[in-house]
Amino acid sequence: MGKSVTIREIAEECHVSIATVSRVFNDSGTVSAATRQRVEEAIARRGYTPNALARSLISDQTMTLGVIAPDIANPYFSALFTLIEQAAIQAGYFLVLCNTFYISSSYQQGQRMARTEEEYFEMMLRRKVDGVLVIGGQIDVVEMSQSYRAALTNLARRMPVVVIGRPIPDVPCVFIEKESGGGVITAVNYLASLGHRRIAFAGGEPGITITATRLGAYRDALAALRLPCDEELVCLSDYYAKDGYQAGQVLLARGVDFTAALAINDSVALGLMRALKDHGLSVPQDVSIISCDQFYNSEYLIPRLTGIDQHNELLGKLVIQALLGAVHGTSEPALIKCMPELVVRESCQPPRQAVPREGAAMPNQ
Amino acid sequence: MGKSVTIREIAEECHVSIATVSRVFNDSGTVSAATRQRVEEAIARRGYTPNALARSLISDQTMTLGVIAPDIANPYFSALFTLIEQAAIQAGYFLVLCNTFYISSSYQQGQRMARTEEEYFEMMLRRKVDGVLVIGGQIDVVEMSQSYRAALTNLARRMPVVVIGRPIPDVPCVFIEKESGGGVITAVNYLASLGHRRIAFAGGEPGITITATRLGAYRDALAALRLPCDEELVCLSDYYAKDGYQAGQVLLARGVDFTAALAINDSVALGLMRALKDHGLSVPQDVSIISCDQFYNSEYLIPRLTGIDQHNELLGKLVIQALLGAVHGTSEPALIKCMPELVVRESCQPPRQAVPREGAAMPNQ
DNA sequence: AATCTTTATGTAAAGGTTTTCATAAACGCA
DNA sequence: TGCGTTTATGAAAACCTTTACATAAAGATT
Repeated sequence: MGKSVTIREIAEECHVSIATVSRVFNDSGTVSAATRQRVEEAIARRGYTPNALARSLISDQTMTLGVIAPDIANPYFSALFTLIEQAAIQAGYFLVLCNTFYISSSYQQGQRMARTEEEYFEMMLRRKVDGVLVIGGQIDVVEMSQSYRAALTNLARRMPVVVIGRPIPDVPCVFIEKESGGGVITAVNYLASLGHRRIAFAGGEPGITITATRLGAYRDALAALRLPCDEELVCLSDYYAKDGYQAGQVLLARGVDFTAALAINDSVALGLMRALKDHGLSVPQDVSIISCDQFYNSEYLIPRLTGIDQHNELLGKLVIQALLGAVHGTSEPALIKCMPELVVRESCQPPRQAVPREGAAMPNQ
Repeated sequence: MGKSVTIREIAEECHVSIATVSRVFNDSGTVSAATRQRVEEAIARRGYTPNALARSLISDQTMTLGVIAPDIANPYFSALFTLIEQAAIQAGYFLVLCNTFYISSSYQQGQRMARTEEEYFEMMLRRKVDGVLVIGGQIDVVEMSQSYRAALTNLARRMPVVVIGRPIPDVPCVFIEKESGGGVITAVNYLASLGHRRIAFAGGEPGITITATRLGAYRDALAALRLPCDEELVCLSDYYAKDGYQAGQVLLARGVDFTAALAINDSVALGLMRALKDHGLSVPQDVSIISCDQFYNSEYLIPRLTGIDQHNELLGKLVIQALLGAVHGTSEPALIKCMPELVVRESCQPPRQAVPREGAAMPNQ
């Protein structure tokens, strides 16, 4: 496009030096009333607006933060992002959003849709962003690659970095960890207290910490209750509705006689419920469902979905605080944990076997 | 954070000029093998990475595009954004995402959460982004303010701008318009063909073009079919599940005897179905539902939601093409239209009155 | 009237890079 | 040996702004 108006042009037009124009625009230093007016008029007339690149070059800050996330189309991430953006904007920062599509089946299938996190780190460095937020992704891969670890360490040495995910020792970031296990244990105990004995687990990717943690907690809880924990009760895949649907089909095809199931998140729960319905089963009459990570519209689904609230609002606030703190140098590398909570709605009830009355007599359904 | 390594430091360390280092890094010009190796080692050892700000200052391009949208947490926008981001990244561009929260009840309620579009325009100008994409927002306000119009014109004169929304005459942007009316007419005709005569309309904000267009098409279609078009059949509010829920409550409280309803989008449809359920009504046995803008998981809901597909995938591709084209100077201000299509699933069936058989005999439910 | 202060403005450096132009050395060829 | 050509490298300008410092004029103080 056409070259834009520079401070020099305004200066020439007003027969003053560029320093004077700068003083007028930034209201710094002293300028006589007459000169000020002349310059202000020229600025308005020509539509002068300062070049942020030149400013950043001098001030050494870009008022920009990088956010690297697996997939913003995932409602969990988009809700979190919105929260963060609001706070960032209010603090005067802009956000550059980078999707890695790391946690998604398309990535697994080898379709390379975006850049890797390492590549994004390099770009953040070049662009001199004031700080970086990394949400999940490779950090949550159980067998994390050494090159990723090195890249993250390098980044964190050069600029403030906040990570939402599994903490890695000796990497100088602020780590924010979602404590998922506790919520899952609560959920399993709740299902057991309703009388369920065979509880399935659906969705999530093997090899990802979040899934591994939740799956581990599920097994621990079952073991503590002396309930069966067969491998055939577990079906992992990914994090979307289609994956829940597929998991449901697989579990049913296996002929597993579960009366309750944990879904890794709301989307998976949705797909799972759909698969059950297609198989002639009703929730919660035939099968009870709990989502391990509620983030959206759970209370409007039919039936209203019982789930674990990971307190994402709080998480969002912690993230912002940590990130802005790190940028301003007021927060140190640290580990912050968020505690989840079970929200009971309508998608669970005692199993038929344990309860003599018929499904037709059930309330609300 | 600590100052980063500059080209000058590498140059000094290798006893060469900065020009030589630049030549090595960018593989331009001629450099002797010995020097090249020495410099490359120093670059690797010190972890030199060029300052993109300085580069942009010279090259007059930032490889950054601005995206201004109402609310990325809305699945419609996040899906679109993901599409656009993939293409942008592949073309080497980064995206700065700005939420205005313009279309959202929180904005209406006067809570100022973000910047206005005008403010974002100014920021885009200052940051010298290579192009801007504006999705909806004030452009879709029926009574658009003059100051907004002026700001958009100013922006479009200075950099490439693509707008998804209502085209405004004499503003030099590429406008991409979603043709919503046609889909709504198809939907109404479909409901009428099933035998519905009293069809409600739920959700959307009054004063917004998308809502106005769809509402207008709804009224036109009803009029053409000589069906009733009472005001009490219409309940607007906003675009989220809570709004659909509320609209449902209002319609039911009014005692309106509708047998079918159009929801402005999937989220509203979800809330509306929940409200009906809470009132003891089933979809589709008692009320048929169609979403005017399907974007997510419609096929997993219970019942599977019939809706109008606005072909957002195609839209995304058009947007990317237009934006990159505008940035590279290969596309002119223009008007592009997308045609919608009705996708029939399970949420509609003939009304009880028109069909003698009982709800219990209905298939699939 | 001489000196000190304040006010207004300009000059120039700095920020990090790319790129054009200039220079110098090495090389090929008659 | 001398001249033209290629190869390797450096110097300096340009991009746009902010800011420290310098300068000059005007005003205040003795």
